[in-house]
Amino acid sequence: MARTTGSHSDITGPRIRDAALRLFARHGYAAVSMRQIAGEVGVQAGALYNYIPDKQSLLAELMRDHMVELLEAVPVSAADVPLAQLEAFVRFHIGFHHARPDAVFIAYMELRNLAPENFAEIEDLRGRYEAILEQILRDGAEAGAFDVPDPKIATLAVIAMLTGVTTWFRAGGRLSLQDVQDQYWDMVRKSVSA
Amino acid sequence: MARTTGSHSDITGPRIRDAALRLFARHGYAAVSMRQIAGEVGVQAGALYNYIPDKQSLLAELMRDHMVELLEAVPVSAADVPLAQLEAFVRFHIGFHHARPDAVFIAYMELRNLAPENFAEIEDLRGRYEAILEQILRDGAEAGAFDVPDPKIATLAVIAMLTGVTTWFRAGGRLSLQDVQDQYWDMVRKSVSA
DNA sequence: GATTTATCTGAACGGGCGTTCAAACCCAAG
DNA sequence: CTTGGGTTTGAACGCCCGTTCAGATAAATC
Repeated sequence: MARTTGSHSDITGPRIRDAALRLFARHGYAAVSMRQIAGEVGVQAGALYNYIPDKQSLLAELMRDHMVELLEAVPVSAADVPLAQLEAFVRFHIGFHHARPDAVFIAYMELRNLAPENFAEIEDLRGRYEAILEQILRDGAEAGAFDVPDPKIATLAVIAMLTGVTTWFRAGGRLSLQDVQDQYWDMVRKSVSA
Repeated sequence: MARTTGSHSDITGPRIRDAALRLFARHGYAAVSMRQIAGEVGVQAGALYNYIPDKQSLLAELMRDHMVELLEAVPVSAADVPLAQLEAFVRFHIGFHHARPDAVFIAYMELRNLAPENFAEIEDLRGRYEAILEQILRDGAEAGAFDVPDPKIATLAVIAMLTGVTTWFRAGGRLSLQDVQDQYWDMVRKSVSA
């Protein structure tokens, strides 16, 4: 068995995913060709197929990895009161998404380019993430800490608001990430308060 | 001069825009071919070029029309107090966007597929719309009616939250448009309140 | 009924697409 | 130094792309 240690595969594989992530985010899945991705990696198009079955699977893998990472990183501390849980969620969401603008962009924009079975899988993962916030709001509402007539709507409203940050916020500008987190937390806190 | 009254052009033209709007929203600009659009209209691809210079101009026109319509319809009543202006804006935004899900989808997702000069134009229109909300928030903050440390951020937060409605709300479901407007207005009002 | 002209067809253009695959390459192992 | 297999090339496949345009079509005017 030759070429196990000095193999390029553990280098080329990640580089393909990196290039695809950046290009898909910048130009959109449908507008990016396999030859463009290969060009970024410094390889011919045919070589990509040693690492991925096809273009569709590449997109699905990028989105799945992002969603799984998101679900593994989201803080769930049932010990805290709902208000503290909500604050942690808000600050986490902004911070996590800010660190991965390309993946966020793809995860929200390329859903329509997923084959049905991949779409269902990604939607399931997204649903699980939203369920975490919804549970926090529901707990807080039952405890009387929040005034939220419909936790499902409030969940979607809060997530839409928070995710919007990635469309305009860039580090090094007028505001720090901390500033943004502070102000969004303030707005969210008030919007669900009794 | 023949073929002026019975001409097809006043029928085919709008049908091309309708078909393109629907297809671009459903599959994305890059994934839709001119032949698909022509097929929906019931015409050959070449005939499209009697009505549009090229595919890019078609996209730009759809987005421009939507933004212009939005700017013409947004209520600006300087006579009202900021709180009433804000309520009118929130209800208008949800209602207007709900009535045009395809146009909204395109206006937010296809910016990256615009040629630079078209992009600049659309961004300018969007900026004018955001400026209207920002002014309301600024006025309210100065008058002491709102507690909004940074009106620019608050503007983006509110618009992101409101626009999110179009991604999930469909008439005939559990909630009426009125219900949604009521709950969103409640959240927005609280989020900017002192 | 002849004319005019807006509208549309249908074929063609050059080019890029996703994907496949035999052959070449290169390097660790023996 | 030979071998074997992981990795890459480069050409090819059939197909679809946006756009153009000469010619056919059809309806309003004279």
